Amino acid sequence: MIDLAAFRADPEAFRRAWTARGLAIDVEALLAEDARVRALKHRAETLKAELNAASRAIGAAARAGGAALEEAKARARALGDQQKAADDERAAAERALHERLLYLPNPCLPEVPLGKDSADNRVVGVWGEPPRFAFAPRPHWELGPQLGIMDFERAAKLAGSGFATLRGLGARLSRALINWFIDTHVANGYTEWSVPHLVLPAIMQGTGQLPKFADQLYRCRDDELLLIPTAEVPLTNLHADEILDPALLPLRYCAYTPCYRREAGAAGVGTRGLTRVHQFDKVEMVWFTTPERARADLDTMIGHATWFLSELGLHHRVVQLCTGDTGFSAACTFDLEVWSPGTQSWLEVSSCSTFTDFQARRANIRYRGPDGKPRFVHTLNGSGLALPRCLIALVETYQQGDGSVLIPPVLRPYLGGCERIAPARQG
RNA sequence: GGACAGGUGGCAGAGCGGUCGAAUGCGCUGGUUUCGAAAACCAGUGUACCCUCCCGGGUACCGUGGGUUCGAAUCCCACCCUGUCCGCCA
Repeated sequence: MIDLAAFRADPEAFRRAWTARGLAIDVEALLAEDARVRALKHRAETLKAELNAASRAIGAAARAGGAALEEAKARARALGDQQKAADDERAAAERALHERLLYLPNPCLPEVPLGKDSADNRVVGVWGEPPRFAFAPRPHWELGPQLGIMDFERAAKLAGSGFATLRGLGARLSRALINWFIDTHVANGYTEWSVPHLVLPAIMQGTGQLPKFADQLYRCRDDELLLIPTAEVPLTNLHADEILDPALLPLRYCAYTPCYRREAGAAGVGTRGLTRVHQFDKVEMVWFTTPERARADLDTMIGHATWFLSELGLHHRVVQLCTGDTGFSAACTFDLEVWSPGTQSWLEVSSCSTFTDFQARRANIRYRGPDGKPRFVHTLNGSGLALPRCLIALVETYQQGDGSVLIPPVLRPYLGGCERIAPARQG
């Protein structure tokens, strides 16, 4: 949620920011609506003050015992009707404005490159080189089933299209990565959480998934609960409606959760195998920090995420998203992309963003500033990392001519020393 | 799921329908005292929005939402949450 006072002070800055995102927001109408709400509020509150005074007078008169008591009550009643009407009008206008604000995206930071879509994103760093093969590298959706570590057909039997199963060393490899990620985060000072995978609508609103992106969420038919699309949602909202002790900042949290996404409208595009599925595992990092250090903290977080890819020896790059490609709640986003030799393309395995105070306003997450007054925190989050695409890159990068796949040395301790995945007898 | 009990300020804990944003205690902050500390004493100590040049003023918030009333922390209804017991269950 944007800061209405800031908007009022410099509406043109917001207009520019929204234009950069490719949105034409009627700034004048918004200003007018804001002014109207405040006028209605003032009127309702003034009437309420009069009514309160009248009521107090009646209380005093009743104790004193006066003849004019009934007349005073009648006057108060009339005033009350008037006040009630004014207050209803005020409430309706406030609700409408608030609802409208929920649909306005976060302005991007000035450093974010202007652009329309992903074609305008800026590559800011590349690590390594694409692996070379003495044979034609195959995609994971061929390698996986052949090695007996992925099974897409049976997943479709269970849940329809867009799901995957991992089998044997595939499942174990995924679990090894999760453990390695979390162990590393904890060593880096993150606190690990285990959180609900089902949350209330208000929680989804706090991080910005609702109300605008309801069609991307799985919902329960008989309960007011939604499946999380990322651990960002429960982790960030852990501190909703709280005032944090500044001595604790920055708070660094991480969690492993499955992520559930309907992917409405994404059918057909890069959806083979594990590339884009309705349910996938992810380890997520979430920071609560101060406005002053948020941007620097984002770089630190990106460093934490890229470190894994380097350790795994996977060719990867860092991309700064342009204004048109930056997500609704984010102010600045860097994607980490890993190279898929099997498809000769980049796969996003992490997205690290600062949300400035946008989520903090929605979720009401504050801390005590130097003056002792509550201020909104800045929230950051990033994948660290998303599992399926790491598996894709690992399998495709380390595939051998004989169809086996080598395990990078860093992961071997998490796999009981296993160095290689060879085709296994399947049942 | 059923039966009880309860949800009040950072915590504990009062609160006859009117002067309650709310007693009291603790905690916290500042001060006095002290060589210093403790103790004691004094003062202060919620959040949000609105009006105002300042001083200051107004409104709202006692789980949430409705209702009754001139007036609700106090009465009524619904819901949510917590605790205890029962049932069911990994």
